[in-house]
Amino acid sequence: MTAGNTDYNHKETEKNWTEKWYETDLYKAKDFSDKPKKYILAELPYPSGSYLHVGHMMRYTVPEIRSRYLRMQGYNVLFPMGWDSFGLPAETFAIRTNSTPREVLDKAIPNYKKSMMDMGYAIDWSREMDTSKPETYKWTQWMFLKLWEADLAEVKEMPVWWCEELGVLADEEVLPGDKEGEKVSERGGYPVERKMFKQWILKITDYADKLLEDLDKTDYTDAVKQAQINWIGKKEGANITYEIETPSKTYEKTPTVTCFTTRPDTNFGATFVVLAPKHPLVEKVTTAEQKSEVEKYVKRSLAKSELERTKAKEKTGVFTGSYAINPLNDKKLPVYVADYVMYNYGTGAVVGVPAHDKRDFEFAKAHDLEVVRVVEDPENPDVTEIASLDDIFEGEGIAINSGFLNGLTTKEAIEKTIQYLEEKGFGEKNTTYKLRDQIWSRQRYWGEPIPLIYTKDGKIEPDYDLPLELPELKEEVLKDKAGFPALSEFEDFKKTTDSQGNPATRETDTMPTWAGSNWYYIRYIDPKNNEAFADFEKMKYWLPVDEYYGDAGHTTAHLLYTRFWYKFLYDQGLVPTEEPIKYRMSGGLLLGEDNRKMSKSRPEYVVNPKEVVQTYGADAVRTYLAFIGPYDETYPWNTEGLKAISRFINTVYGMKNKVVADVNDKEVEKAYHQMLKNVTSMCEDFKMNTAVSQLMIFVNIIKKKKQIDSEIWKGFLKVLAPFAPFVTEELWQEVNDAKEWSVENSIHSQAWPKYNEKLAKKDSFQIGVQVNGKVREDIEIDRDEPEESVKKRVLELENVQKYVKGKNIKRFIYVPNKIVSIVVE
RNA sequence: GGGCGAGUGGCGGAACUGGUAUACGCGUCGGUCUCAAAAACCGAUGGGAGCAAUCCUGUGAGGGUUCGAUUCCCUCCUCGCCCACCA
Repeated sequence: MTAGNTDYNHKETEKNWTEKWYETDLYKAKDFSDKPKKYILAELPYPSGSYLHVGHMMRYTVPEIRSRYLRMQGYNVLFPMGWDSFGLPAETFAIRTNSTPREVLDKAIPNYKKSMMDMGYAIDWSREMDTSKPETYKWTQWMFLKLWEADLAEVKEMPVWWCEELGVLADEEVLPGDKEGEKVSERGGYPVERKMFKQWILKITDYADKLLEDLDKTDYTDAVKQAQINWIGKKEGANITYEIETPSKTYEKTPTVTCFTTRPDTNFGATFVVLAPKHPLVEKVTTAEQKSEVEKYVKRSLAKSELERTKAKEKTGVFTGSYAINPLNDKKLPVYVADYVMYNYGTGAVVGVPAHDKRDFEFAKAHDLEVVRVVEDPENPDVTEIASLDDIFEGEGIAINSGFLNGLTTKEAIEKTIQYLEEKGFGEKNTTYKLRDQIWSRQRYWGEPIPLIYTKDGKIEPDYDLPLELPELKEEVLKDKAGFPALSEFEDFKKTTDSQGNPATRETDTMPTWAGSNWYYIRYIDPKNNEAFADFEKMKYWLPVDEYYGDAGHTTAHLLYTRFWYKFLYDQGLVPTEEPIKYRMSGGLLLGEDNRKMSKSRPEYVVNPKEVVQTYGADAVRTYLAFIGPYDETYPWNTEGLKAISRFINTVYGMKNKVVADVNDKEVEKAYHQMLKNVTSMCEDFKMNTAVSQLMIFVNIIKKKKQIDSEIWKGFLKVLAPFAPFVTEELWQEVNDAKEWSVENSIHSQAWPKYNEKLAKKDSFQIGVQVNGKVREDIEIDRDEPEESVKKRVLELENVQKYVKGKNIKRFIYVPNKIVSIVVE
């Protein structure tokens, strides 16, 4: 062993190993290995800017450490990475820099890849995948056509935020403007208005029940499952149909309104009906006298965003002049239009039962409507008057004032009402879901073109000549535009011929940003396949994903859509398993040093990832991110903490000169096996923060020693390797005196060391001695020391004597290796 | 309003199925080195009383179960995330 320099030069070392590792495909995941597989997936980033964001680093580092741990445990591990590159940000950035989205990405992606390599991420780069490349989106388009053929994609008229410059925007992309009631786009600040628009939607609602039931087939945590259940929001109840009477109007056929309710048993207490402003009946049932007021109201409420409607405190609404007839008791219920009722949920019409629903009560109070109590609260049977919101009873009780339902429990009454309604043809049992169909089109350039063709006679045909590529951007189309032109402005693209050779037009909508992210993880399995989105046998080997790590905000919607898309493919026989992802873990947030979200408005608190990697080294940054706290929690960045880890790495490096063969040190040997045991179980449980602390405890012991046994040193390096891959590779090569590096002799190809259970166990314990519940003394005991021996020694202790002397010992409790507890009178 | 989760030193956080609360790290204080400072290294460090042994007190608040509660039960408060006039 040569006594080398003990000052660690991370820059040189990291550069050297980065080149060697990635040139030799050290982290390649082999298809069809004999080893058991693990597919560890981290959400793919949207590549923007010049370097991986520090938040991404926090999101990726810990799962990556786990993937390294599993590889050393003998698994064939797939840890891939790709680019979620379609979408508005690339367009906006391109406009700002006077280039095209592709050009922007061709600069950003290599930067991102380079930064991930700087971090030493054990990524199989041969599987790199980019959602905006034609060879990838060919299959996104192909899958869309399959959905369309299965009637799961359809066109609907929908209100959307429309911006002349940017096209259709999502709710969260729209901000209030400077003027009252004005709306502007989040990017660019262009004016935005509400407009009805033809949109493609995916009918995820057809899969609602399956998505619910099959949660049992996953290992998601209860929190994740609950989030999915809530998002789907399945509710059972009844649809009740009311005939509408409009004074001064005659119809050929009496109009009816259908309302969904989860509590049909309360219908004797109905005193009004409310239509959503967008409900088609509004126009039909409004009387001449009410017309102008209703129209004004509808117009005003359509201009509001969901958010504004939600925030509204008062229950506004306008009477239409018509009445609905309650089939249960022939009562006339005035029909209102009000924006607290949403068109998208249920039937878009609500029957108001103000005595048993807080919102209905507020509406009734605001509009001076009758309140009739029809359920008795078993806990407060005396409350009959309903004076305030606090008197509203929404629970289950006994039916009163309800004709043939009187005396029944809520459950019985619900059943009897439905039975009655169905017999008489007034309504039927029904189930609704909160889950909404997914809007699947954007009127923008930078997305997957929807490969459908409109024939001359109005039919829709699929275009299987895929990929259907985006037309090239030319100077002419770009001129005088604040944003990129929508596809509809590319005349050459639009014009095509149908299957009969007749002139036809193409659909010019593109798919939303999340199209590719619905299935990207399948593509990693076989990214270069041009015959299929992935080879079935390979999918059978790798799927499902074992562990999926990502943003907490994606735990519900993204995961649900991913499952939906996959379940559809499964029903088509195209993928091998029912569920795509076994387990999901979402990461917390990394805050700035000031304990607030990192924001461009406070640049002094935004961590510059490139700088910290260069200053302190990737090993230090990695280990720091693992040490800082549990993966799913939020915590602030702390540069002092990073410096400490950097010192730790240096300390480790400096110890190499003390390494010699055959050192007999029982203390170190024991500490090593204990450390190994603890780190192993902590890596299993994904507790990388405490694993690092175990490594520190061990280093604190060996750094005091004059000599370190080379075998223990090697074992320690292997355990540290997933956290700090660079320095451990350097030290590993040196301790093994390797002449030349190879994939086989890399520390990252080594097996995880095994601990000796006997040595990992403690021989003795410091345990507390309690007298009447208070710790009075410590005593050192042997492992599993018998009670008699412990008792004898304990009672001799001076400080125990003090409290026990002259008193009657009622109980003597001894929990081996844990505690002694004495109870005296 | 609903769902989920969390409240532990000055700070990030440990604590297995109830068993010595505060591991590990930061910060702070003291020391070594230095003309000095920084860096590095060594030591101390929940709060209060005491020269000390030691005692009191302490895991958001209050109560309960227990020999023993950060952990289990009840009531309340605060914060975070997701969803939300969802009938």
